[in-house]
Amino acid sequence: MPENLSPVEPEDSARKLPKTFDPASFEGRWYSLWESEGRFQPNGPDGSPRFVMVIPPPNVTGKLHIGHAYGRTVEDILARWKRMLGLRVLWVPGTDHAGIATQMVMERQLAKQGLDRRTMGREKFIDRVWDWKREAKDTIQSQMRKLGCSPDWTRERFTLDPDLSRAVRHTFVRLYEEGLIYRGRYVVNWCPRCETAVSDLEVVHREAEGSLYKIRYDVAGIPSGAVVATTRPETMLGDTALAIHPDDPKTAKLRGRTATLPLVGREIPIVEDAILVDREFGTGIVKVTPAHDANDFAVGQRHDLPAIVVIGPDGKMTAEAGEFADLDRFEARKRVVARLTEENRLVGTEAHRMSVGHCQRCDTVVEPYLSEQWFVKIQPLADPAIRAVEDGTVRFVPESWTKTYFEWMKNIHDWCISRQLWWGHRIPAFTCPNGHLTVSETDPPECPACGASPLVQDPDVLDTWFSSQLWPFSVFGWPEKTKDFEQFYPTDVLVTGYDILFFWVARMIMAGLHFTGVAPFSTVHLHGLVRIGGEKMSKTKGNVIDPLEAIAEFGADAVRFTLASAASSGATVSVERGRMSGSRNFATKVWNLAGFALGHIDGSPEVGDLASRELSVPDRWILSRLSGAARAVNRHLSEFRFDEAAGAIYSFVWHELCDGYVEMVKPVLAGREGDDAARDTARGVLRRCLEDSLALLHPIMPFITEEIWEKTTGRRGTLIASPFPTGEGIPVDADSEKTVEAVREIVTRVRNFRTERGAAPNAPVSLWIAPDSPDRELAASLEPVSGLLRHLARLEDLRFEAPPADPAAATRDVVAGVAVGLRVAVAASTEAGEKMDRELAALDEEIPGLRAKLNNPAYVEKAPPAVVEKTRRRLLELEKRRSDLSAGRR
RNA sequence: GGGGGGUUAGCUCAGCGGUAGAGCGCCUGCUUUACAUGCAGGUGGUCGGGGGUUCGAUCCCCUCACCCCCUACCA
Repeated sequence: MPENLSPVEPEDSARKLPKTFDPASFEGRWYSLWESEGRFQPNGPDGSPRFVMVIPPPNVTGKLHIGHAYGRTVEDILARWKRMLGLRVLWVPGTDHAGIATQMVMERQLAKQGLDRRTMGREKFIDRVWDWKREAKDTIQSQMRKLGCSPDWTRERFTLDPDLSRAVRHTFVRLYEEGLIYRGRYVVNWCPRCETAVSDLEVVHREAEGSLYKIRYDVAGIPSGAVVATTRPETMLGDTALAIHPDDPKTAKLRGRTATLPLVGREIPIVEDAILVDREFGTGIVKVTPAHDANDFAVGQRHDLPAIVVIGPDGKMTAEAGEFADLDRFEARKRVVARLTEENRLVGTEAHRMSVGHCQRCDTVVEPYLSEQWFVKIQPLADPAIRAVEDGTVRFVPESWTKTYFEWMKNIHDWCISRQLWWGHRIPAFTCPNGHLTVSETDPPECPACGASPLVQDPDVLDTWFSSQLWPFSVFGWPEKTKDFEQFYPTDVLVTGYDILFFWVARMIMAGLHFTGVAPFSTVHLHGLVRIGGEKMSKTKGNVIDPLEAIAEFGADAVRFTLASAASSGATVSVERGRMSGSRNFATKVWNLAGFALGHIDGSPEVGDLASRELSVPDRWILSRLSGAARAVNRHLSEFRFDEAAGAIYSFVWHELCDGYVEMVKPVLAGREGDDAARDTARGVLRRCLEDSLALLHPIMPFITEEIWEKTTGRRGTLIASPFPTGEGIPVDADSEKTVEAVREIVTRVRNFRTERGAAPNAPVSLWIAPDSPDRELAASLEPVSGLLRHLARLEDLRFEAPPADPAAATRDVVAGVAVGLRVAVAASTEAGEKMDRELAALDEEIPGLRAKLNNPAYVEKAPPAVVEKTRRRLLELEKRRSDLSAGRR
């Protein structure tokens, strides 16, 4: 007998589910088992259909927050789902060295111990960071394990691993040789606290109230001089020109003259520049500081102006700043303004709001700074990446990000990739004593140009994102032609937050296309950012949710379910504690359902193929609903709608299986109703529903489902590798669905009826179902399920005949197209009377509207017939209800 | 300056051309033998304001208001 058909052993006490649901008691056990059995590694033969993802490698700066947990949960749901669908799944885990971020964290740590990296030296410092990195990596790994993530840990990677570093050097050299990497002196974004250059993307702009200072410069021969406007008066010390618009009559008299720089006394030319100068702004005269403003730098290039650096890399004024030397730049601003005032050169000051750039990492105001840096010429890389999205090679989900992507890609600027940091990939550029520059994959022993040695390597490191952009292929050992690269590249889906669309996703597309010739993935799922109760998480607000704490309190499955339910297509993912407990309750519900089901199905005979058995209406109904749920879950997962998928399985399990089917078949299972065959069938259906529900739920709630699976199937740890229900092969039965829905509505009506009458929940009620109902067929279909109605509604009497006409004998109503009569041995209370009056009033409002609608020829002609028919029926029901109600109210 | 998103029940959010939904909260019942982390029922919404298109709009178009995000070299 094949294993999967063997009857369940009744005497096995391990099949009993503990009374209380305690996730902590089994989560770790299952994880270890899965991992030790290699469940996370790609299964199946080489070349079989596969599904590959790489993790967005978290920074080794600390531990994961709930936002990471969200993204990883989404990935794990996909991985587990695809695995159960029979694909050869590989999910590659790993971490990112995160140059600037990690170095900053490390420096802070050292500062607490009174240490400084400069006094330590580069090597020692880096050793310390490696220690830190190992710790952080372990923390991250253990967090992901707790969460139940199923990446292939045997393939874990780190961006500074030797082979990934080789990929970095390889690509740097290749781009350099292709002329796509160049070195030069330009004005870049500089963080004076981190003392490094940063890219445009690493600058966060914020609006701030500033001042616009108007300063008068003397101009020989022009008594009124030249008044310039600036928000940064301290930079005037580095002015090497004034600029005017060539076509501006207002400033024409300044043409060809020179001005005297106040406080400094330097004579500077007045140049004409149509690009820089906006005639409408300020005075139409602009001070030009080539060393401290990117625009001014360009003017300097155009007009061959010198660049004088007056603010140093540490944010303090340089010796060039004369009397202001060594002052902090903001202090210098005040002092310059004070001195200008003294010298009567400050013509005016006005409030001016402006956008100020801050360092993404440390929030220090970024300084435009002239320095030698390495850049990637980006346009040649961007063009193919734009095309790949245009032609659908790469698809964004949600699709709306496509436009954002194009917007940025089409206005992209060269990328400054050098960082004056220690933690990262050192730039593979070497200079010989004679000044020859060599860029090389391996450290050259001597200068290839002149043979001189020793060569000195560029002290700078690369922007972290330079290595991250290679991640989807460097993790597979590229540029070596490894087996993994052949088998698993390109990947299928990339899941990440939209906040790194430009930082990472766009650059991966560019790099992937350029270096490997193919896009690194076909689908990018950009998800929203987690917010707690509508607010951004922040430690100061104290609304941070620690994933581990949440797991300890609610269980990993509940946390995962909450995150999946919170997913939406929007830009924010709102997570609340209330949701967590709701999910925990759901897990408990599943647990208790399983406990109940086990009590009935355990030891029951194998029922075999359900299709061959005589199924009751409830059986057919729940199987049909199961089929619908399975289809819905698959559809939603394929559309990355994890909220919808979670909702579909939730409402099926709770509201249909538990509240519906289980309640319907209790008498059958207990042997109070039906024969043994019916009972066995119900057991089989219950088993099928439970097991399929576990499977459907497994990608979202892996632990509890595996735990219960073992008890119901007797197979240990196999749910993870079991087929995912697709709904195919389970009969869909619209008639049974309709009948049961009607039963449920009528049952609700009976319960309401008791409440209306102020009767006890078990007060005897008589129910009439009129054969002559608006939906006669449906009414007739209720007769075979009369037992169901009696049981669920706790009826004293049920007749399939027209209810008595006398309102005192029965209250009449139409429910789901079925005309019913109700009677309870309790007189209508005043409360009930009031309620009826309210309903009557509501009917009086709705009925005329429906009549008007149907009397409108345009409506009847143009609306779809089904809609019109629905309206007609509705009107009929309401009118009937109204007449019965008013009869009841005398 | 450009671009995008949002405004739906007390809260957090789904829905998006045919009579408004979920979870949580709140109210009322309930020892209905899986589950009080439960069961049953209920309360609660001029779907931001104003126009338009349509037989019909929360959903499409225009406009206004208020939020949010991204992007940008305007001194």
